[in-house]
Amino acid sequence: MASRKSRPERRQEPLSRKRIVTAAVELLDTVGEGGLTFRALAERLATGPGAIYWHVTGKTELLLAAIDAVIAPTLAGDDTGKTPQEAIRALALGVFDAIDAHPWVGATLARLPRTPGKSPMLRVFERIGRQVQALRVPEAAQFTAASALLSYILGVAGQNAANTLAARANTDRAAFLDAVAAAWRELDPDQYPFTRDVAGQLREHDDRAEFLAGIDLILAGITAGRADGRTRP
Amino acid sequence: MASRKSRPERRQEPLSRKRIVTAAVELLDTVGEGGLTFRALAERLATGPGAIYWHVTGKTELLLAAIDAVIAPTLAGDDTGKTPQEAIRALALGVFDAIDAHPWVGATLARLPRTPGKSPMLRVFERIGRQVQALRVPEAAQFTAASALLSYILGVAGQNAANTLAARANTDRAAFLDAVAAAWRELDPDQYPFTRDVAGQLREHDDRAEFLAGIDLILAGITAGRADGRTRP
DNA sequence: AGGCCGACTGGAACGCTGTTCCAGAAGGCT
DNA sequence: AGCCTTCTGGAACAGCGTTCCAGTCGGCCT
Repeated sequence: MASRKSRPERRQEPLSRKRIVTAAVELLDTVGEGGLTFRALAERLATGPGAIYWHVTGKTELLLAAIDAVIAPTLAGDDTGKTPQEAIRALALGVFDAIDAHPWVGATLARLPRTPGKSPMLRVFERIGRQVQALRVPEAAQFTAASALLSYILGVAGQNAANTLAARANTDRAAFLDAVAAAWRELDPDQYPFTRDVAGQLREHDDRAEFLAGIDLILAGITAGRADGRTRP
Repeated sequence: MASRKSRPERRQEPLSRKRIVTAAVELLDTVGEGGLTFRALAERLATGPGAIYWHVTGKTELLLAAIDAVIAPTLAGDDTGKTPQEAIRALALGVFDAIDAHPWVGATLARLPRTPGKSPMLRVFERIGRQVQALRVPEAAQFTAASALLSYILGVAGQNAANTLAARANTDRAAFLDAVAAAWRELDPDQYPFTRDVAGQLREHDDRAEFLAGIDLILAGITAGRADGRTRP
């Protein structure tokens, strides 16, 4: 056995960048953003903190890699046979769900230093942009349209992730929404008339549907503006 | 003098919550998000870290208060005499500019735990909502419309803040944009055709105008949906 | 076969953080 | 005068990201 190239295996399973990133994602998912610690990671991998630095330059790169690993499946989808609107909706929902399933992505994306070309979101931007082109948006407005969509997606997903984290702190999501609605209803009627009015809608609202409605709003605005260049005077 | 109520003044200027928050904002503005340290704050206030905790429960509350202090001026504006669209645009621009001038707000908002009724953005939400009502949006859609607008505002402002920080790391903003555009143009033509196409627009694009265009997009979507359910064919 | 050398490991240590603790100073009240 | 609440600020603690380095291991060269 061990023909010419026996398994290197100086341990059951050698440390590798992939194994580290996988463990990091698991850690982030189970104990949250603050739970990712080089010491906790080292313990989970049965090694010391120093060994990790051989494969990864630091925490920033590790977080970027973790985000990439979590977003990547979304980008594997196929757009052929869909209208641009459908493709954008599907892509947006994919990102939304990914961030909802891994709430730490939202907060981390906002905090991380942006290296020019290396943002994990560049691939998402590209995919959105192609569909914007397919929508026959004038060239000069393409950047604006794609940026607006991406910013909206990241904004809502981030907001939603923060709420998910807050709700997770409480035991129940429904109970959490009830608590917020109750808090809203007890606001000063003079200062917060609108918020009090819509407190009821909060209780039974669907984050995903809300999100998609916003996407449709923007898509409507894009296509409306495409027709004649600007909105009503 | 010092009639009946002489100034307490057990030191030149007694420590107070307001003084602490002011110093915190200055620190955040000058040295960035990571520069706000209880020790640095204590040194700037000529005291020790322990004293700060008498006036402020912890770093989270301090950050929330700092955000509030920075956003508050924006909410002092008067909406009378404006159309709802104008009022929303002015409010959105105010928040955008505030976050642009204090980039740490963007990242901090995404990271902070949401206490149900106490988010610093609740007042912004309220102000937007009132204008949404003034736009005669159907009641059932008001929450959606206001949420979409707020999420977009926070999303773009957050993105923009991250870029501002990245650009600030480099010496020059123009040079930074050039670097990004150059990086985009060198991407794989098969994988990133759209991003390469719009790289040129990045160089001379105006973040504020871009942002406002997105607001108008959403407003167009909202009002288009209101009028008759769809735009002209 | 023997020796060497780069790849890789993991534990100790450094400087920093948020937070807690507590001895004590400072003024108002009885 | 004495107390008592409010407020101060320095010391101490646990934990963080990161660096350092003595050591181990496998494969290659002679």
